[in-house]
Amino acid sequence: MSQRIVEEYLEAIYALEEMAGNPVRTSSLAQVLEVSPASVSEMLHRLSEKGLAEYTPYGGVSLAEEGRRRVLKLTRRHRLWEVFLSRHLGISWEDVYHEACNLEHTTSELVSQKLAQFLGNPEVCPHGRPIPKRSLKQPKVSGIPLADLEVGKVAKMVCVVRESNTKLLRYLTSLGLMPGAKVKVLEKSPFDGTLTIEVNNSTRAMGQEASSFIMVEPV
Amino acid sequence: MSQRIVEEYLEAIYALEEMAGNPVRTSSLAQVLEVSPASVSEMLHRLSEKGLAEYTPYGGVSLAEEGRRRVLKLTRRHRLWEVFLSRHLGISWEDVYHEACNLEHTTSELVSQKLAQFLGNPEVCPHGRPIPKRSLKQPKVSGIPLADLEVGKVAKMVCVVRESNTKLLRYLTSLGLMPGAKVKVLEKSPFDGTLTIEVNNSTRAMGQEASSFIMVEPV
DNA sequence: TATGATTATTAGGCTAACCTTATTTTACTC
DNA sequence: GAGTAAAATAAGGTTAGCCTAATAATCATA
Repeated sequence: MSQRIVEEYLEAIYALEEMAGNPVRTSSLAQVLEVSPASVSEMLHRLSEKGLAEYTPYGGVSLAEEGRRRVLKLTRRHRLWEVFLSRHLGISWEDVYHEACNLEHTTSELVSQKLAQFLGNPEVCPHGRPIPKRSLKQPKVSGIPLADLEVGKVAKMVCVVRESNTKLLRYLTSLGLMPGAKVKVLEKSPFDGTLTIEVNNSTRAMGQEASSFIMVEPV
Repeated sequence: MSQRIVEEYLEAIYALEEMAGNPVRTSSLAQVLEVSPASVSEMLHRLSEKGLAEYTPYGGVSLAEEGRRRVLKLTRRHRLWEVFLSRHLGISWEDVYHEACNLEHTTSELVSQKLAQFLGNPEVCPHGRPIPKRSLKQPKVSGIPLADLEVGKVAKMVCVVRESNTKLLRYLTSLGLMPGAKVKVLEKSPFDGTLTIEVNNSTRAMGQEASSFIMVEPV
């Protein structure tokens, strides 16, 4: 089993588990990883054997403790690189995710630790998502989806939870909607949840889906 | 052919070609890469087909233009990372080689370019070896092996050409022999070429082999 | 609770990468 | 030009990762 592939599986399981809150179905993994469900089944057996995942046939998978640790390590590396790439190399927040995806798999513990130190142990990545501590404790994300913010309320953007979506990020950039930005919901369509929001003194529309990917903290 | 493996072959060919100055023999590659000569033969055919190497059965290999470009790109990335790891993360010059080995294969053109800029387009790595330009022009190394320095002469160390050898680097560190250091040859054994040298006001012995890996420039 | 639809799993098999040993071929040297 | 060292081929093995097709389990609901 190539390290890289295993890590991609583990990360996918983690992400889906985090989103849904319950064991991940084979079909979701197959879709995300763009392989057949049969391939996923096979790999889950192997991950399970290696003690990385807890797999009940027909019952879905979740990460075992060891698998979770692996993913948190990767996430930490990933987001540390994002901070470096963004802050020091001037690479845009739309691009850092994909660059960091490559680097995370070839980063040693030593480099990871020194990098964190160099960056001043940042707490969040450029998309506002929390960076797991060295102890691998993952800080909780405070806040609610923008989609759930009540009409008339003002909130501060915390993070985007779909930072791999370059198009979405570009859209947010064009709106000036970045972590820390103030946003007010002026109107919410009862039909499909489309929002009318105010950011940086300008009024814009935002679809329901996009608004569910943005976490905000009411002020 | 996995990218990683191809790149390791190309780098090995490059390194051996550089050392010997003529086409590289299958057996040398087999030894360096720790695989059988038969495996090397097979891979050389493939590299040749892909236009990365020029391979004449029974006649050895050398890199084709495209292969050379790939290696110079990797070398550039490798040494840029070394500079970063050493200068900004404080990782010792004994360790940066191996860390950079991992990172070089997953570094995009964008990151490479931005990194160079961030570092101020350094000309040499922490071991004193030249960093290929963005145009992939490889600067020439001036200097001669310390082993060839005449007795009584003083010279300035330019670089180590076996920077992967952690033990050698540790030894040089203990001598205070780093790029830029002044070194004087006090004596050369006519029997086996062992040197007696003076560095930092202290007198030390150095074996022939080690001294052939150190490039110096007479002052 | 039986049944059809949905979802997963197994069975069986393919390809590609990378490697091996054993045998044959080439090239060099005296 | 014969012997030897080096290198190439031939033949084959293993493993990873994936696939399709066939089977089995689960679930929702009538």
